[in-house]
Amino acid sequence: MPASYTKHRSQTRERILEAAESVFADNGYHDALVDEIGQRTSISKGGLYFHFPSKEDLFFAVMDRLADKLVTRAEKAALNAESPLGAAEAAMDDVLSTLSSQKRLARLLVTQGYTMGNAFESKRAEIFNRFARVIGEQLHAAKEAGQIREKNTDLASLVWLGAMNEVIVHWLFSDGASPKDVISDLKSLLLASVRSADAKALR
Amino acid sequence: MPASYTKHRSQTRERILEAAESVFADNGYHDALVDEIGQRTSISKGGLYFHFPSKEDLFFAVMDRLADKLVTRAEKAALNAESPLGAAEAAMDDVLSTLSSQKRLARLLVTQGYTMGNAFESKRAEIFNRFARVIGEQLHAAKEAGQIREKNTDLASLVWLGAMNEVIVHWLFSDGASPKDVISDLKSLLLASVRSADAKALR
DNA sequence: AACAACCGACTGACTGGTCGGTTTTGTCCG
DNA sequence: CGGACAAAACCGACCAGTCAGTCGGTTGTT
Repeated sequence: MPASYTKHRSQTRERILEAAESVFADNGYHDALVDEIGQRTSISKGGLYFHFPSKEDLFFAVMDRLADKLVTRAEKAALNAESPLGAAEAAMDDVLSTLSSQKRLARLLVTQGYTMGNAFESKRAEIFNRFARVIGEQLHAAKEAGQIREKNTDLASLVWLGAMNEVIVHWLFSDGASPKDVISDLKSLLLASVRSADAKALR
Repeated sequence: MPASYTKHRSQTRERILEAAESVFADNGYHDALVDEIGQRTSISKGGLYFHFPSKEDLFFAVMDRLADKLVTRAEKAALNAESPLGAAEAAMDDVLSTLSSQKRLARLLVTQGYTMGNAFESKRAEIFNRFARVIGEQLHAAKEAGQIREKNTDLASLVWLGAMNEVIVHWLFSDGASPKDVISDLKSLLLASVRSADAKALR
């Protein structure tokens, strides 16, 4: 196996990954056609399958590459901070700004790759918005009642919902603790995120 | 059109929805076969298509029904609270405990229905865990440094990640504000969720 | 010669949806 | 009451489109 083989080989792999990222971002995994990746690469289907054993493997390779890029960036951003909490803040900041400017990639990374089509996303949004509204109305009332420091109650309800969602997902797929075992910790975290300094007692 | 027709009709619809929920929960949308819903209902495929125009419509009907149940429960739970903030807390509590005891439904509602198979969920978990770790390490260090009140830094990192994720998803699918426009509000929310009372300045 | 890289027509499994036909249910009238 | 009629409800074999993956063959490189 001559050296120049492997050099050219990894170039081609990269070309494929690039095109695949684009196709997956445009269509989501299910509706992305291997043939289209072929077209954009000018590599035939057979050629593609010489480099990657399956569509699924190719997809995972794309996602890993994407995550690598983002994590590396975030870690670098964290290095410049002067305190650990500042570092966490900087990492969050970096990821959010990066994704802000690349909607297609954000979609791919966060959901689209794992889902199937816009109708499904819309339904997901619709249902989650219902939940957000239930929380949001209470938070809004709490603001009126002066129980709350935070003025942006819509954002706060998104944060609460997202936190709950993530706890559940983590429990489902990374054998994290059962939600009911973290409820009390989660409560104190989320209440602290919005509560005004002087409001001590609750209920 | 006799009255008794429509009565029986909605009974059958309900039977189908019940079975469909189960099949979708077991397999996710993509791998759920219409024929299997038929089997569990003892209604033929043709019969199914008499009640629902398509597999997708059936799925959405299942999800709506599920969301209805949960939202109703949560709203009822909120009624018993004595303050708005307490109500928000109660709603969160209720949803989390309910889903805790019904893993299959939690899966269906939160992700499975919209995704395609376990390999994909695992990859999602893997990548999200990487991000959680980046944040988690900083939060842990911040705890050591006394910048933080919260001891459960693993949970806190999940909360941060979930919040970020939800903000992005909302931006993508409900034309919410761009993440970069809410970064500063988001920061103050999340920092407040963990910061110790005496740590004022940052960076 | 030997092997990597690539080609692309083809296959085969899969499965949502259809449709002509059958059974069941309720209604009307003599 | 009963039997004729219509509409609803249901049946299930079949169709038709889709695509990931294959494979025998070709080209290029060392």
